[in-house]
Amino acid sequence: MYKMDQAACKNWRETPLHLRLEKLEFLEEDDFSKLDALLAYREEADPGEWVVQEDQETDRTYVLLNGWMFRFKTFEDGRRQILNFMLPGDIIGLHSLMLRRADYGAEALTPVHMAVFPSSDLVNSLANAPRLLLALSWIAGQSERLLDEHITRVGRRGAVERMAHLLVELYVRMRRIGAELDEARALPLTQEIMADALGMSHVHANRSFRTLCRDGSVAFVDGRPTIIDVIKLAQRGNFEKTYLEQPEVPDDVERASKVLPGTN
Amino acid sequence: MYKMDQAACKNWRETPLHLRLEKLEFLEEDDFSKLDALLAYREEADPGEWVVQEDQETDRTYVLLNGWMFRFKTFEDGRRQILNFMLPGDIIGLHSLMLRRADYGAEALTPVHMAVFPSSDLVNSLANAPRLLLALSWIAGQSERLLDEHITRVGRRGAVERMAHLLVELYVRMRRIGAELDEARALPLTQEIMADALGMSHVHANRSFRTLCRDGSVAFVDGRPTIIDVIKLAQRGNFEKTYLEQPEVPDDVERASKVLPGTN
DNA sequence: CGCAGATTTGAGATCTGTCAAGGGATGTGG
DNA sequence: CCACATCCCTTGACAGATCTCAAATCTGCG
Repeated sequence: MYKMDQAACKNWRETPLHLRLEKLEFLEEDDFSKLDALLAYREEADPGEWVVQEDQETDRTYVLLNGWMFRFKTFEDGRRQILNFMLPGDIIGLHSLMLRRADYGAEALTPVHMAVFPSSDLVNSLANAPRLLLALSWIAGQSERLLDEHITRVGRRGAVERMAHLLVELYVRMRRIGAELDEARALPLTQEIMADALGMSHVHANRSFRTLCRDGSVAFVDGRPTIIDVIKLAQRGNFEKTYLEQPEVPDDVERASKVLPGTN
Repeated sequence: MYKMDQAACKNWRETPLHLRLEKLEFLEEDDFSKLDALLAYREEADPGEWVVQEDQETDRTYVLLNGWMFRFKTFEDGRRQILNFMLPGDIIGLHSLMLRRADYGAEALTPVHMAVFPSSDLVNSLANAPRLLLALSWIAGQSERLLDEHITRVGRRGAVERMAHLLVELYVRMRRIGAELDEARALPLTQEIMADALGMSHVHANRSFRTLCRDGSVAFVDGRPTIIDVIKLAQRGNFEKTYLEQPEVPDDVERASKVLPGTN
């Protein structure tokens, strides 16, 4: 799903973001055409490339079409904390809409394709597409939940549990956007990346990962951390099924949204 | 500032949220009157009272007018992680707009006054007040930055540094919403609350706090953790000045916002 | 006074970080 | 093809940080 070639997603409505938004029944044809206008311009980046510089002033919003990225913060002394992973269909810098400085960096983890537009464009589209903005706030709400969970993971889970929990989350998110089993199981992560995400040293990340390997829930395949037994991994990580279930849109919101004015 | 009595803030535009939004120059009289309509209904809660139940289905949005609250997650085995602290002017459940279930709880830390409205009301108001929605997304962006910082704090800072950093953040946020020095210095926290926020045991929270006491940067006054020397505390916490500076609204967004349609 | 909740301290067990070294895969240039 | 560099994974040993358990102290309150 997220592997579609560039040509395919450049030409029509096949981006993961589209697929995600199609679940919102109140969106109309008109909203999608406005979205298309926003997503017209595309950029690419290679692994390790910085898309957003830390502390850089920016007014750009990115929609990840293909590949993985992550947001992070670094300290002067070299410490780094990864804030979250961005998968196809995720949006970076929605809030940069109103905040001039990005106090985080964003880096490509794999080769990526992105749609890019200046935040002020969003403001303009927004004027006559309130339903679209609602849809974007839905996306934003989902990623804020992920931040909540990440705080809990880093703050209150032991090292092995923490790693298991993260891997399951990534697996579930990949599956949710339509990735095949094999794609969702083989994660494009190094142990150092996992360590920086989980707030531990890379040495300890290795020990934790090896523990999971001995349990038979994960393994290294072709140089990638790979999930072998999701059930076992989820148990090891105390992963709650309810978390990350496809969020539904409440009926009243659905109803209220349908009467929002369109273009005309 | 956040100590205003209920009568005062019930009758006119003196809530911390109003004061915060007044900094957005593109908002017009009309937007504020729509906001007033949303904020008409008020509720109160006592310390320890749960305002949002974990995993409860909810369609309500809260605007904190007065006092402190926090959001949290708990585990079956009793572990608890505090996700963030809400100060006057903060909004709880903006994203519950589109997500039915709250996967966190929210609890009053002091006696609180809140404005409450059903999320669907927001959708309705939003239809003809795009500027107001922009303003709310500005608020949402700010609190998302706080989550980022909290992840970094919990993931990559040592115990003493972590505590110092949190205390300075709370102090700065209080000052930013207009609290007097004495109000901002005396924090309504117990050591157990700090421990749960910082992802450490309450025993270790005590040891870390005592260390800060010996440094002369904090003390216990009238049963409250109290900041004695902010400068020293900020140094101990590697607190960066740039972080939490009053975010400005980019010029182009400001310009684009001004031409958004008003009521009629 | 006596209770409940919060802080404080000590001691030992456990977890995690740091330092150091080695191995394996991949890619490049000679 | 080899030598070499680089990047990542792996392991051991030890130091340091943090947790748990347990008990003592303090404080506000009825």
